[in-house]
Amino acid sequence: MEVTGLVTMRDVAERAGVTKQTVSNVVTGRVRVRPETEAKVRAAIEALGYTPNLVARSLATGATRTVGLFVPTVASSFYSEVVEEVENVLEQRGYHLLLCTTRQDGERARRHMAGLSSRNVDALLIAGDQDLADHLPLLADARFPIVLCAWETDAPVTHPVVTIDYEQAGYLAGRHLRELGHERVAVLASLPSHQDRLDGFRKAFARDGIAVPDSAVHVATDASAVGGFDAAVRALARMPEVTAIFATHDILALGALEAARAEGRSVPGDLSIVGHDDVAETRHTRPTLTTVAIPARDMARQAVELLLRSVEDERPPVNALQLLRPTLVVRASSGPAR
Amino acid sequence: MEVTGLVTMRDVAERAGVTKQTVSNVVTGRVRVRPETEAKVRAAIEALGYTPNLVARSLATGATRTVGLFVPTVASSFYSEVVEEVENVLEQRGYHLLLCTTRQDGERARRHMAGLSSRNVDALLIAGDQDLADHLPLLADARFPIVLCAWETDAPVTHPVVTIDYEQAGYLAGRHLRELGHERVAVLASLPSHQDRLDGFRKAFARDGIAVPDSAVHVATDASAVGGFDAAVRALARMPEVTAIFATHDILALGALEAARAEGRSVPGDLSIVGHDDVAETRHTRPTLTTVAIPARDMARQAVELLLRSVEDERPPVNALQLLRPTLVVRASSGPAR
DNA sequence: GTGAAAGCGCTAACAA
DNA sequence: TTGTTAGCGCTTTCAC
Repeated sequence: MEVTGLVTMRDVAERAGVTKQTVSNVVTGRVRVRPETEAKVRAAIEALGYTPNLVARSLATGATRTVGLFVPTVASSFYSEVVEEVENVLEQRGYHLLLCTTRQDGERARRHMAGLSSRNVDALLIAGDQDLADHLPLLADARFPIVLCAWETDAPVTHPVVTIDYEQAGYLAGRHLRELGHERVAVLASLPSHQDRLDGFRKAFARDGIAVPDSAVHVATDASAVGGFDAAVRALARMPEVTAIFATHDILALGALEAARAEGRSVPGDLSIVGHDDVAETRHTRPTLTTVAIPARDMARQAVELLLRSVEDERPPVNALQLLRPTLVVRASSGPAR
Repeated sequence: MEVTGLVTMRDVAERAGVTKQTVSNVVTGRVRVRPETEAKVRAAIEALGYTPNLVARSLATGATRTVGLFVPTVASSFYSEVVEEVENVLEQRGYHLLLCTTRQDGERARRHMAGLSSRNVDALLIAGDQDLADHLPLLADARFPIVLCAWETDAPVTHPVVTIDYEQAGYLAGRHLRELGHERVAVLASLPSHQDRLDGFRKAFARDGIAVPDSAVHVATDASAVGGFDAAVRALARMPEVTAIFATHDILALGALEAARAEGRSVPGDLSIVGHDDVAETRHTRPTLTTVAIPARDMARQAVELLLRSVEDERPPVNALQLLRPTLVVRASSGPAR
């Protein structure tokens, strides 16, 4: 049992007294080999510690068994779940993951894209529309299948998209508050990215003939707890009679919770607060946060599997829009309207 | 400007009326080429939309410009920062990132390791000792440089290690509590992984002749807020006179905060709580959490740069242990002992 | 079932 | 400076 390394198929062939080709047949298992020949070859492989060189194989076959994944960031519970789930599926099916984070930098995204196609990835999964939307045309005639996921705004029709029904998410939040009897509500939103969530929320109120006017929608200048705090303070100042707040992201809701405390409003007694995303923090706030959970892992799994099916069938993926359904998680921050 | 794809160096050479080699010289820029020849070649490249095939280049050169990264998970603020920082440096230096999450699964880690060496990565960075420690001997004679980081227990001497001075982290927490006059303290710990943090904590007390007995150390059965809650309840029951708690991880501290509330102890009035890691949640708790911040990004950057230097100099990395210094972040959960 | 030859697209060494 | 030859390690095609 020698050290791994420079041992090549040729070495194995010589030692086993056969041809490179026969070794290849044994290794890939694509062609039937006589048992005794196979035994000899396997013995030689074992003895020399042979490992196939995947780079050479890729050059010969044109396939790299590598999938590229674009995400805006990995430091968010949503995208980190996406990455993990993608990697789960890939690992299980024998593929490797080439990770590219785009970091709100379109130029960086473009560079990465060029790199990936030179590197002959077998497939590409693009999660998140933030940074890559503009560069999508570059991929118009890529030689490998591409699937988009976690696409929130204007899903392009050029590629299959597996994403969340964000409008439904907003609708669930709105319906929940309506069922609790809330009429005067405010929304803290990151716009334009969360427009669909807002639309869905409004739809739930519109069904009962209640409008959520633009004056009740407060844009968070900053997608952080501070941004949520500021927006909530503005909202409460503008409409003191508000009984509920929907934040289009949990982080904003965290800020809203702080704002309620600062303004001396009890939650949910005076004010109900509903978030979106179900990030880990929602379980540690006081009170715990009612929110809309989005099936990030399911979405990721659907997307990779679509992609790999396409790779293995050697035909483009079915070009469809697939919307995963979010669910409402009722915790302690929402209650009946006063 | 034709579509990207099957255009090869040969095509460019023919169109430019030169040899493949000349095209190669232009593309790589390693050899001087006469300006007018270069212009012709560049024109042909542009016209045909040629992109070099990196797989072929790798086979010829033996280098893939790809670095493998092992992390236990990506869904933690610590490791997601590591991943992002590693990717930052790699992107900037023209390398790609092959990400492997080990997920507490030694067998999975082993499979990944085999895959990576077949794939001829140029270097390997292993972050986190949880799953891979046992398999390290497999890498004893890898053909590429390896650096370990975020290694908490028993850093092996076989490879360079860039990690955090965890003992110092515990020491900082302990010294802080001592300076506030605390004498009777409890520790909530994930053991054995956080042994160093505990040792450092004890050292700070030992300096003043105060022992932190084993009976004051409560192992969290579960590395979660619930685990921290349970451990804190046990700690307070066992030693009601305790005035401070050190949790070896912020998540445990979150649970301790809940426990204090449940037991009717005010923080920091009756009880000071200090965490470790400075995760995002610490800024949203009530009160905000005093904790020890870990320079995850600095650590990651040091580690990759060490690795890439080794790749580029074509010699093994300097085998040293590098300990990054944590810092204390004083917030609202710690105060003078009663 | 196994062997021989050719080629994947590129770079490295040398020659011109 | 540029062209020629060889070869990276593997798979594919086609004889045998």
